[in-house]
Amino acid sequence: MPAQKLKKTRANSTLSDVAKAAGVSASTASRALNGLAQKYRISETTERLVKESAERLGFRPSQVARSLRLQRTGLLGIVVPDLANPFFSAIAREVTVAAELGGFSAILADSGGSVKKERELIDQLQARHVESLVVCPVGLEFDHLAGAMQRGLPLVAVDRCQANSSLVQVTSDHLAGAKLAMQLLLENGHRRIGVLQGLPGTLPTELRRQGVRETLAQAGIPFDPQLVAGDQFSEQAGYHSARELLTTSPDLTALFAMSTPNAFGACRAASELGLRIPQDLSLLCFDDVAFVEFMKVPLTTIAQDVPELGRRAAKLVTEQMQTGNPPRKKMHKIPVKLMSRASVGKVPS
Amino acid sequence: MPAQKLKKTRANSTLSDVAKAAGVSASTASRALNGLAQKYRISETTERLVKESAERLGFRPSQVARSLRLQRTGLLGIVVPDLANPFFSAIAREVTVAAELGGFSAILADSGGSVKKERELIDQLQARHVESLVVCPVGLEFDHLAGAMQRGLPLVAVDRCQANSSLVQVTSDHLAGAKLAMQLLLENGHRRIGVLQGLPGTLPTELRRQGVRETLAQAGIPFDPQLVAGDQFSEQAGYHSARELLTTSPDLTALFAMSTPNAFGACRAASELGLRIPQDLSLLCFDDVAFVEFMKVPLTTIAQDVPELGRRAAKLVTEQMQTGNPPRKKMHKIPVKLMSRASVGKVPS
DNA sequence: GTGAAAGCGCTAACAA
DNA sequence: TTGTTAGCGCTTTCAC
Repeated sequence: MPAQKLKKTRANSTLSDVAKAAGVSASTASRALNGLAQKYRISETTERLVKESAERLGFRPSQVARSLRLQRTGLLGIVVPDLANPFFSAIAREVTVAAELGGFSAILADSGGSVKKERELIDQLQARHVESLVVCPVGLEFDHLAGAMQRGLPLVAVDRCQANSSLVQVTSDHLAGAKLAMQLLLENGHRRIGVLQGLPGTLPTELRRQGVRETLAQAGIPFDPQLVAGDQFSEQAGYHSARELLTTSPDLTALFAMSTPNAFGACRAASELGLRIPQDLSLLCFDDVAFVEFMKVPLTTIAQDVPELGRRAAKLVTEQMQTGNPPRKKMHKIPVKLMSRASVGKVPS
Repeated sequence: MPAQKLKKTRANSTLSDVAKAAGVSASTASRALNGLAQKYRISETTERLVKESAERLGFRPSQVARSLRLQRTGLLGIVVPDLANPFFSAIAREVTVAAELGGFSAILADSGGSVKKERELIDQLQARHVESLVVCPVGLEFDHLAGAMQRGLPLVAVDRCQANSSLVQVTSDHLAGAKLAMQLLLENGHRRIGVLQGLPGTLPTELRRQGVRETLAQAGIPFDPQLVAGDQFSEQAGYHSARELLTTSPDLTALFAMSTPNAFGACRAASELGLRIPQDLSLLCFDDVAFVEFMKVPLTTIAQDVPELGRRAAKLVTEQMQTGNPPRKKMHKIPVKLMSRASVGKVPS
């Protein structure tokens, strides 16, 4: 611990200070302050005396000592890849609020998108004896999560899940979302559709791609892997992949972006290439943010219910803590919704 | 603590388990594991033996016990009014990352904009013996912050500060920002300028209003309090105040919004009233978000350096922990920047 | 080179 | 109705 050398926390007054001030033993003081006066038939005088002394000394029971004694920390851990990303901060918020409601405090950690950091953080959190863990994994490795779970730690993974896993997971219905998106494009007559994808190897990306393929297959349209580009959820990546697709395949009439930033990048590329949306190019993206309504061309999106992802995760860890067992149902899919706006139009005939 | 009744944390293997497995005493095991083998001249054999045993048992030293013994928790607290707000989550992120870098873990708490909740949370965090505290106060009361500081807790307040306070504070240069905004509008010939303000009584709002008044005064333009409306930083509030101002004072040619959501609300109101931006109405707002570039009319903004607010706060608490003293300089102003885009135009002549 | 013992602040069995 | 005692898991004197 690099924090080693620093100055120690100023000592507060302790329970025994209070006891001394009130002229009673530590146990009596403890009982009086914890509302056990009834149960132990402590005299009203004593109780009041103790409480007054505590008040006067500004006594705050040390949660550290309490945790050690009770073997319960009242701590819940959250790990996200990037707290500055509204998607993750919304999840973090819901979990934090739920935790506070349940009398827990939330330790929040930012893995910065690195699996290595994620491992370290999860280790640290276990050392701190968090009583449960909500993690939005970077999404490429899961053994450390499984490990923590096997040690008996209630854990739920959110968003970037793992297929066929014993982990408790909650994520949006990416498959259905991608199908919804593609169906809308097909209904509007589009046949050559480009896909701007996110981080490959993560379940959201893979499932969405599967949705694309299945919808095309059902419509009897061959899937052209040439029309898929990109490897990140960022604006930059969206821009470059869009430019690439639009120049190598000028017959494209629509673009399906896997994230809002990807779509913004696509907008930029389109405007540089002199393509108007939706007249020359339809655009549709996964994820919905408040701002898209105010865009030049309001974006049609597949909206995830982000707060619900967080709430469900919180509910699942809470239940595990209460029952002591992981839920029977492992994979929790949260429905998505098509938000139809102006960026998708009929294919130019 | 409502969390009382739940199941206790599964016990991990402890130091004495490791010691037993290695056939040494707890003290030796502790020293070997903490890299004090040199200092205590522990034999290499013993050291390796201990480390192997620890490894084999999956030993993770209990931070709880450690904290109690060392009187140091390695915990830092962060309190924000709304983690779902990108402004605060960006700050939280910077502080969290800085904390992790310094070997600390961050406990994050969401006050939901309630002073009462804020008080409770700060109490809880002190009971948990956080070693320092970064808080984005709701902004209307500060005594509990001053109190925590006087107990010797390194504390810095971010954003919603208090004038003439002994608190260590970091906030944007709201006054300069508002002046920048007003100057731009004046340069473009605007004389009747409406102001959509945020939560009254908070320093950001008050300072920005002051900036408005001073700039007008300097230009010899009378300040008309009728042209100020609003009481929140939300889209709703912006919409209603904008409608109100634009209908009661149809001679307005520009609107200065104190937040991005306020500005979005104003956009909605303007479009409903058939006012085009910037031809009929110029619009300018405080705060810059990535999205404004993609708006129908890209917004001219006063950009706060939000990450820097967080980083500076983190630096200030860290220094306080190291030196044990609050910094001499109390108020830290972070510069703002004018981002000129399309939403401000010449006044129609 | 290593161990025994004390103690961080609290709670809970047991005793009175 | 209250006090004594032990112990949560760890570090650190002090002793050998």
